[in-house]
Amino acid sequence: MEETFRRSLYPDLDDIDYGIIRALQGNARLPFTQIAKDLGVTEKTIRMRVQQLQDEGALSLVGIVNPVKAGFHVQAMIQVAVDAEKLDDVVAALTDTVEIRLIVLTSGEYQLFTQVLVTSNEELSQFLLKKLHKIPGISKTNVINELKILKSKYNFIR
Amino acid sequence: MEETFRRSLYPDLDDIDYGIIRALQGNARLPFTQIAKDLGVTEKTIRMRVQQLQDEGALSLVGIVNPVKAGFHVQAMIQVAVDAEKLDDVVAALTDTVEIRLIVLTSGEYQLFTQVLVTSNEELSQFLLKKLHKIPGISKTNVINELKILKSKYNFIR
DNA sequence: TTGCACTATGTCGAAAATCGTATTATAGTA
DNA sequence: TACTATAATACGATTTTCGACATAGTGCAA
Repeated sequence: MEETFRRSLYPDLDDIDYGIIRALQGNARLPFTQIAKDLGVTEKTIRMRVQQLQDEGALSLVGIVNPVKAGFHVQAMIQVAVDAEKLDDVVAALTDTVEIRLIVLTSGEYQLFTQVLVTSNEELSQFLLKKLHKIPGISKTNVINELKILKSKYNFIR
Repeated sequence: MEETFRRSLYPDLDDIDYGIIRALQGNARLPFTQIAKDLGVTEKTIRMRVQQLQDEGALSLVGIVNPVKAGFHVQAMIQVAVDAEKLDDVVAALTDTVEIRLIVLTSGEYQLFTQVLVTSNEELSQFLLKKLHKIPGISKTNVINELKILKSKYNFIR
């Protein structure tokens, strides 16, 4: 069975898509009718475009929680060096770990970059000792504490 | 003039707040009427709570763009070591830089952790040579290329 | 070029959600 | 207990969303 693709004719983002992104990146609940008026198309078009953008994974309309306000007082970045043949297993183990909210494959001395959110330094040390260091295949780790976020932009489309 | 504070009686997040966060973190456009029904309160209550949470900086309802789909094919993390007395100036210079979407003060060998988004390796090298390395007060940098995002969770509230 | 198939956009009315005002309830405090 | 300020509710007017259908536009192949 042939899968049907949305936006099969025009796979790239066009001006309307960027208009939608610019409108929604600062306020995910902006009414489609307003965006439509600004861009000179109908609400239906905006509705379909937004659905497509989301289906493609180009746009996510989400609520971002301030970790500190939600009790996650300790945030750290952990670099992980992995034995090459165990990479998939290590990634799988890390992916299943609730404390970890981000895993990136990177260049350099460490193959993996992760970000962890925990409520306290005690919880961080428990995480390191009881979970991270028990995963087979990890040869080295580097913990970088996040002391203060100085700049954070989700709306980077200009 | 005395400033009036929202949520002055109950500054912490309560069950309704967490219910709202859980509902919205995966879909920022979920109707307040639905959340209200689920939590057993009125739509107006949800509306007011969401406004308060946003005003407090506890919750942001935003559109997150996939950088690659928007043409930012190269993403890198750059660690920056800074002369202590120049830290504020360096941070100010980095903050004004459009390529940088995240700056974090960290522990360790490097005081600053940044994330940059550019369209190509050429643009990255131009950024490094023409912008970053021209900022006075930077003693050392470490560029880590992001090869692949393996896990990314914005909805980390359980 | 013309016609075909498919996708995108537009039209529009019903249903749902939002918004603002006024009212009631609740918690903290004197 | 009464007072004050905040929080929640009630509710109708307005706006938005949604879905079914119609129209327009594009790529492709005869």
